[in-house]
Amino acid sequence: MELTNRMVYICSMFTKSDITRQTIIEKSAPIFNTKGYSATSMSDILAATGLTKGGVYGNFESKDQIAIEAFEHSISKLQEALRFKIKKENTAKDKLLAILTFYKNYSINPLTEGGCPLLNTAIESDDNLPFLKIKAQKALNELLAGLASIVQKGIDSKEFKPELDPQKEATLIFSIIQGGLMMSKLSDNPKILNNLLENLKLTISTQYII
Amino acid sequence: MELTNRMVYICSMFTKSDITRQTIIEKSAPIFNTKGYSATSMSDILAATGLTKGGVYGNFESKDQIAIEAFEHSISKLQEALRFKIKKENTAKDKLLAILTFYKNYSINPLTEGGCPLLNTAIESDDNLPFLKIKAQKALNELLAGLASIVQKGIDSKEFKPELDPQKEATLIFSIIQGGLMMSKLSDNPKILNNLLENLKLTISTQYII
DNA sequence: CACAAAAAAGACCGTTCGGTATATTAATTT
DNA sequence: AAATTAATATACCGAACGGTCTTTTTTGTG
Repeated sequence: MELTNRMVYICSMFTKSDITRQTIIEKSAPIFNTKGYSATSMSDILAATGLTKGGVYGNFESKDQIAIEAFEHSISKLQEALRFKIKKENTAKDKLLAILTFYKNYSINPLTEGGCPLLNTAIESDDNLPFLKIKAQKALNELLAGLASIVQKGIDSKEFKPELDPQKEATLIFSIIQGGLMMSKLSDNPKILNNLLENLKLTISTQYII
Repeated sequence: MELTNRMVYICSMFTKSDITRQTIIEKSAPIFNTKGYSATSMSDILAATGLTKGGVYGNFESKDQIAIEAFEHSISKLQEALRFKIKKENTAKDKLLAILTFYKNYSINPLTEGGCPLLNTAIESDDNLPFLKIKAQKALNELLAGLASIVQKGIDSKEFKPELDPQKEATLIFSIIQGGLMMSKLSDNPKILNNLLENLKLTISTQYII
């Protein structure tokens, strides 16, 4: 019996359409993240995927839907990379330091071309693109919750001072990372962010620990 | 002798064209700051100013040029407002606290509609709009230098600890403000930024002071 | 191999884009 | 008041926009 493409798709639980969809998402994600939603045109996506309008609109109902799924793809990559780094460490302190190390040189070497998808999408969407804003809100909440849970874990394990407010520290750490990222990217100077990260590491090592 | 419009313009050192130019800048600045450069169309500007293409293109060579001057207008407003707050205080500590107070509720009550023009423009321009990026770079350098000079002043006057690194503290303060602004704006929750500002005030009052 | 279904290609749609060229109006000078 | 200049209005341009529709190709099935 001959081996058809369909069999391969079924074997891998993906149809051809699923694979095309995924290609569109993966190829368009860095474009949206670099140029932004408004400046990214369907023709950019056609060029990046090598598809024509039929191929794209056969799998997505609109540019908006592609942008949503491209953002979710970029964010998922970020979250998974962070989880991977966190999982490898045992103490709360080491987990936090691993997160900060993850962001080292992020302005010149981001996970997705164009920088931090949350930062980019938050700024572009907050006034005018509600369908993207709600996705960015969700991502922010999850990232902050992840940070806070590590701090809480450190408190619970008597590693960190009990008077620390996990949510407060999470927002502090994240604001410094995001603000530093913006400044480093704008200045073409990774040191701005890197110095902030080093400061943060020092703060954690000296202020958080009991 | 009759009083002509020209006389009024000359008396005030402005030609009619100068006034139209200024109107275009002032009306378009909040649009660019809210929607972004790419999502702002010339027809948006025509609608906001009540002019037609002749009136606009007779005074500006391109949309880019309007965007540049609109950004510079928004930034100048910000810088002047900050200078005004700073000037009223005498000590370095009070100057820093005044800056932080200035940003209180900024996410819901910004000086220019749409939020912080530096943050917005930095994120949109850094990969694709070099003509705006260089303006944002300049603004960032000036704002950081202003913050650093206050810290330096505090050191020089024996108000702050001499081991403080002014540039480092300036980037730290600014990253927290900008990162906090992003989070508050995205979450529609001014408290995120406000809490960060309060933390910063406490840090300055307890860690900076000799 | 024939047929059916899925997927992609490509022509086409109305609208809007930034920008230009010319006509018209308003203001100033002589 | 006539002539000149400055300023704005308006019609128009080609290109690009997001999206639709029909045709063609690819793929899977009996």
